[in-house]
Amino acid sequence: MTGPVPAATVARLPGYLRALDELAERGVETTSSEELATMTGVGPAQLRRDLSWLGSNGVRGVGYEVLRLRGRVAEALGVGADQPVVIVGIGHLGHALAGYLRSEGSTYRVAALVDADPDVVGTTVAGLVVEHDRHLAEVVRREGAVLAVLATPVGVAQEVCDRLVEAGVRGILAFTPVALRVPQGVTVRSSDVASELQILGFHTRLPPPR
Amino acid sequence: MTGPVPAATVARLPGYLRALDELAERGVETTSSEELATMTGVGPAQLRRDLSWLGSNGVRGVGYEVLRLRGRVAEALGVGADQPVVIVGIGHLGHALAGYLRSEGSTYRVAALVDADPDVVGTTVAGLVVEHDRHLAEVVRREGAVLAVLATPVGVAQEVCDRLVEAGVRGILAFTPVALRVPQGVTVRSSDVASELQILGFHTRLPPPR
DNA sequence: AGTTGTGAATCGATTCACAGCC
DNA sequence: GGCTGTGAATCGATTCACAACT
Repeated sequence: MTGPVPAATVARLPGYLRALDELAERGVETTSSEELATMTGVGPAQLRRDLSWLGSNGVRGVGYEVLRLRGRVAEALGVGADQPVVIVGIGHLGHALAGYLRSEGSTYRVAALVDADPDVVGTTVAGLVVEHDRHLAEVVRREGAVLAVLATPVGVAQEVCDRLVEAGVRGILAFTPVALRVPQGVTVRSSDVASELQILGFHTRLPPPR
Repeated sequence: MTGPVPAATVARLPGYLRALDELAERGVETTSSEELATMTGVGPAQLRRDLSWLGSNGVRGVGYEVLRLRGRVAEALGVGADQPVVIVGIGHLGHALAGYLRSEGSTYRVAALVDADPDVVGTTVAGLVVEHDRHLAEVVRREGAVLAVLATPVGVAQEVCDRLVEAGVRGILAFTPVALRVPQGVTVRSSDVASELQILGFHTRLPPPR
């Protein structure tokens, strides 16, 4: 039932949203837990349990109405609400992310790009002029940024993180291998390529156990 | 005890490895579950339970010897074993990842870069000449690539994934929002910026519940 | 005295299986 | 007849708390 949605469920919602978008695009009006489950690679029971946290969205004996369900999932994720994003650290990675998040189809509004390197500040990246790190707090407040993408070198990550939080950011996506400390009420997700490869490396250490 | 290491534990090992590297660099010879736990943001009990899956690595009443423990964790993750990586899709993101994984300090050997765009094929990126997608299988076999990074457009991700697996890749890190289907024995981890922002968006939908 | 390693307890997430509804 | 929503059962992961050991 509707209530505190489990973290594991939240992590799967974006996958459901994408599957629903694809169905909508194909003009499909009604779907089933079976179909959605195979599209997203989870079990049908899990899918039904996940959706039930968002309330009752289907019709017994019939299935789910694609557009209605899409709306519920999007609403839960805050997709459509305006949540401006600031990207800090415009190296190769920050550059790539800026381009990706400003390409057509992206539902996020990248409000500003920030970097500390004087050679980068003032250049135009993905249609935005890079601003100086010195003005970070000011930029966050000016744009009302709620989310931030952190793509700085590891050494300054915690410090930048602190300033983002201080300026009012409530969610941070960090591309660093270090655990960032944040106060209650702020959410951090970290994703680091090297760490991910190490996790894969664990499974590929040995020849297939078949 | 030593045995089938839980997936949740494996996902934390890279963090422990990094913390141990930092201690080693600072010349610290001995540490405790308390210290490692605060460095990595987990609880001391969890840290001890995690490490116990790799065997008995500490000394009661004393703590853990940094270098010895580092060795055990690195070994478990296959760090140090030569696991060549192929990067497929040399757009902005693939370019950034190639640079990152070939920078000093990286323990991974990027063996080849592959793309389908004739304007990109033949160019030099991060010191490597980009090869044509047509030769993907050949490149994987030639280099003995065990791991692959998938940074192609969504539309071709599953197809490229199939060919990577067919050619012998055993672990795939995919930067796409779709669930990739792979046979038993192959591991996939997916990380997509838009999905991550949506997950953060869930938590920031509402004003702080303080 | 101090810290690990681990049984036992707890908490959370997944799966089963079916009652409830169209 | 068919598919959802959900109690009950299962499985897995975290935390507690202490015995084992230096």
